[in-house]
Amino acid sequence: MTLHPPRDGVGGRIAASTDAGAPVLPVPYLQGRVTMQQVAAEAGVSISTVSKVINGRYGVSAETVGHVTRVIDRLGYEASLVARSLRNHRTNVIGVLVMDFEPFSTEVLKGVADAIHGSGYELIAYSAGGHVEAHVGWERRSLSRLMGSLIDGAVLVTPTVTDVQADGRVVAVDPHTGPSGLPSVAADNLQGARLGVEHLLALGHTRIGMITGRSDLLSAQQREQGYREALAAAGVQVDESLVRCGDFEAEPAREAARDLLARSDPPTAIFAANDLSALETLAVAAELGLDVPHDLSVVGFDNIPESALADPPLTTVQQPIRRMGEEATRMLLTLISGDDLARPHRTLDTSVVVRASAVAPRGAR
Amino acid sequence: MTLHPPRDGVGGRIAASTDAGAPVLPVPYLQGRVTMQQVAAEAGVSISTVSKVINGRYGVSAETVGHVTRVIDRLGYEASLVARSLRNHRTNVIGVLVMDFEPFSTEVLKGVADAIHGSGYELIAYSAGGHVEAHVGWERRSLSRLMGSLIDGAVLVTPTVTDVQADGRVVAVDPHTGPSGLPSVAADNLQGARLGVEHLLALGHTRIGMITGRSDLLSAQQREQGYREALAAAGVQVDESLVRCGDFEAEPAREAARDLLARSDPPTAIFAANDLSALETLAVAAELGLDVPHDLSVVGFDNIPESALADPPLTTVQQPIRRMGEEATRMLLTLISGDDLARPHRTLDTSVVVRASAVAPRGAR
DNA sequence: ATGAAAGCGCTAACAA
DNA sequence: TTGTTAGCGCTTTCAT
Repeated sequence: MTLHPPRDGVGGRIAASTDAGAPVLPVPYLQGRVTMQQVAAEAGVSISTVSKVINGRYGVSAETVGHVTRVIDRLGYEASLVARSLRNHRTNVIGVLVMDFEPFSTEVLKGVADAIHGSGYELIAYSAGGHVEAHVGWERRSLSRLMGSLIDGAVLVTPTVTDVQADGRVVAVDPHTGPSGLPSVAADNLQGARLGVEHLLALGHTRIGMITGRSDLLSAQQREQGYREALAAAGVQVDESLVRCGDFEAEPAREAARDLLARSDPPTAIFAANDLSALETLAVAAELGLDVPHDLSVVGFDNIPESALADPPLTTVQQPIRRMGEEATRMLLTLISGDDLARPHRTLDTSVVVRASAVAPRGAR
Repeated sequence: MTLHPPRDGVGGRIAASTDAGAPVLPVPYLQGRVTMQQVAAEAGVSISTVSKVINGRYGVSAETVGHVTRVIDRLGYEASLVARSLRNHRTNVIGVLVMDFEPFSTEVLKGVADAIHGSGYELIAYSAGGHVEAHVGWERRSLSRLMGSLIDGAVLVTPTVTDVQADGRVVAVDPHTGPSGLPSVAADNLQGARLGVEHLLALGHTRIGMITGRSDLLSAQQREQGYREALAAAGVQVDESLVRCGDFEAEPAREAARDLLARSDPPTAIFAANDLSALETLAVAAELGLDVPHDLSVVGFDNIPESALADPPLTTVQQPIRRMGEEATRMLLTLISGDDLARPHRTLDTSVVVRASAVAPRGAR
């Protein structure tokens, strides 16, 4: 492995005068790493002249511009983003900082990309690698590493910490601890949960259990509250023994489901705080010989792709993830342009995606 | 909202000798952009000492290490990725270069993320913005901008140009013009298309139309060839009027679909060169009042997440996109470690995912 | 119209 | 053990 392949006489050929008798050989492509230095040498001008040409600054003769431009094209030169960002404060690059590239964050990423089209910005998505050590505080760490040099602003996806204060050019999507200092975009978890439970109520269910999420996360709290509010609004008393914590994770969710379904008087429907829990509930029901949806109705939350593939396909509450990315980006661009945000905290509507896992309870008309 | 929880007088306590009467105030947090310079000043040592501490170099007293470390923590300092990469040639960051963040590339991204977990690398995904001007040659441009400084190696997603020669630390995923100079990973498009069409033939269809992809791309050519081969193998004559170009894009695909379905003798099934075209076909069919799958069967290619959510869920040929990203990353890591690739061009198998958009044609037994 | 030189934040010789 | 210094590739005064 050669670190730097022989740059065969590029330096030699510039000799002539301008580029008179120069390029006979294909092109001194080199190892994909042409610097401004090399362009300058090849063109027989100074580095600063090349820089001026590239940035369209005044004070360069048309002739020189043409010549340098040709050399640039021939060499396939492109300014190093890194070197440039070290000098300039403006980079025209937006960053999307994620803990890891999984379904939720990549969906947000698509929304960001949508919103950025035509804005002239480039997009960089960064993940510290998803390794354990980086877990806590990844958002602050990533921000420190990139902000102010590589990127002009950042969209933070599902940050746990929102008290970072990075110059005001940061927007959080679905912050885990709820809107605080940072401008943020989130789905309306409260409304979503109400919608999900109302769907069940409308179907005729009254004994509706819930598998809740991680109690330290705002989204989980709101989803539980939505459940309670929907029941209350329908005049149904919440049976606390029907509320079990699933922590947004597979194993705890399975146990919660088992708890609920092994009772002598199981609920006729279960509302799960996320699709993952709902999917586990489906599995537990199957193990118990229960027929979903006829013996048990299940409604989830999130609408992850897997939900559509479940057996039966899961009825769930959909978050407009992609639109959340778009909206956050719009807010970010506003911030970057120096304007203030009219509404620093946006909440987007959710909706129920009706599939096959919830129907009227046995015996209902 | 506290910016940075008061770490009770740490600054005060170091005072003793080094930075005597200095920080009494909370902390000179500034605007989220702490530099090594500031850490050095705050700690009362030189910049290089701070650098040594951060990089664990020898020649710093345990006491100084402790002190500097504490200051770093207090200020929340994190080395700028940019400044560091300008100096070092090694950055421990892998780049995924894409034309745009759409379903295919984000799926590859997930695979890359999977493969990178635990490798100690960080991941940056970069898109020049998907704007038109950047269209041609985006891969070379992106490579020039990032390679050699920001990233140690790159995974190029669906590049059109593959004659880039960037030091050999580049792997292409699904190169549009087929395997050439660059190591590459691709799905077996020919086999996949045959599988998809054979599925339709097995269902009893014989009037099978096709919406083809961008004719300049190898994948599109192969998918069309697979379609033709499958029909030929089944003894079905290809009706050229049933083959329409959809360019792998929404609008052209819609038109192709309309063309095909508005005929007096429409095909009973359509094989689309990618899911996007298939999804558009579904939409057009719906507009035309056609019942998919009963009036028309549709089979796509790619199996992007959206396909499962379509109405009806799309039967499609699955490319192991995520695994392609994983494989490419494995190859890239091998290259970066200085080893040679045993097989520089990998082809991964495809398979048919049977969902609901294709059934036997009307009148078939 | 052009070039020399300083410096962005950092690391790595080299001095002290 | 510590600090000084020279760049990495680029942009930008400020001479020339």
